Amino acid sequence: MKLSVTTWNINSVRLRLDLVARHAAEVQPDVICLQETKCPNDRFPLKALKALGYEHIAFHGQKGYHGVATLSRLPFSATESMSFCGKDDARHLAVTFGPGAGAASGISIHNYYVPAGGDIPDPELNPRFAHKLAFLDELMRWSDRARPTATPSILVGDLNIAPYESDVWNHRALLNVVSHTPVETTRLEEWRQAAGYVDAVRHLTPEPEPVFTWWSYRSPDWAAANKGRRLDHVWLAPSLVPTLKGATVSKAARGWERPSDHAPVTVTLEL
DNA sequence: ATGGTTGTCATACAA
Repeated sequence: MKLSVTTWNINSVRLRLDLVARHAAEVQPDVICLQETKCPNDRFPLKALKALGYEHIAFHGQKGYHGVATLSRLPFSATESMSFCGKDDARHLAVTFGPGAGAASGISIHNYYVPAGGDIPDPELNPRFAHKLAFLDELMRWSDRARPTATPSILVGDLNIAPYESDVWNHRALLNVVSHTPVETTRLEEWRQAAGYVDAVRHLTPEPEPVFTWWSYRSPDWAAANKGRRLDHVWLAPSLVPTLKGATVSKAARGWERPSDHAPVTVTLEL
């Protein structure tokens, strides 16, 4: 069976319900993982999203900031959210599908929103950058504990790091810009390898082909300038890699009316 | 080197 999964930093789910609806209609993913819902749980637009065909929804939000949600056409059997660095930020949500989802032992999907890290790439001067590095260190320790897992898993989300040279519009210019500094990109690679995942987008579109998923609101002509970064990722357990049939960035969504600054990334598996 | 935009919540702050 086919399983398609979208990850999208929506930058307020209430403000952009119509964009979620449009993406759902055009791409028809089975699962949509959203980040930056910016919505407390008691204000989450559950009915409107169910009406799009996603009857099974897990959400974990807070007032004003962060927030993740996973929308699914297929039922899932368990949900879990982890907290990091002793904070109760809503930055993670996992759902587990039973064997009916295609894989014999079921599939888990982890949905992450990694801290952006502020502007100054120095943990001594910038507590938000220190928090980002500590968050990644904690993920690394968690990965070591969690392996090996019984159910194959998919990890998606806004990881707020562009790890490779062709994940940014200008590698040299961004080496000291938060999201592409070596201390971040090294940690991201170490985390991915420690957790045993394969980068799905780069598996199908290797370097040096540029791939971007985010374009700043501050760029007046974002499409022409194309000063993008690949901040949004889909990682697959090795056992799922042979099932990977496609990975697409819906760049057009960045040009829709009142867009998120992130574009949806969708992978399709044939299980 | 600097400033550029957006969302939330209601005045800065985070991204």
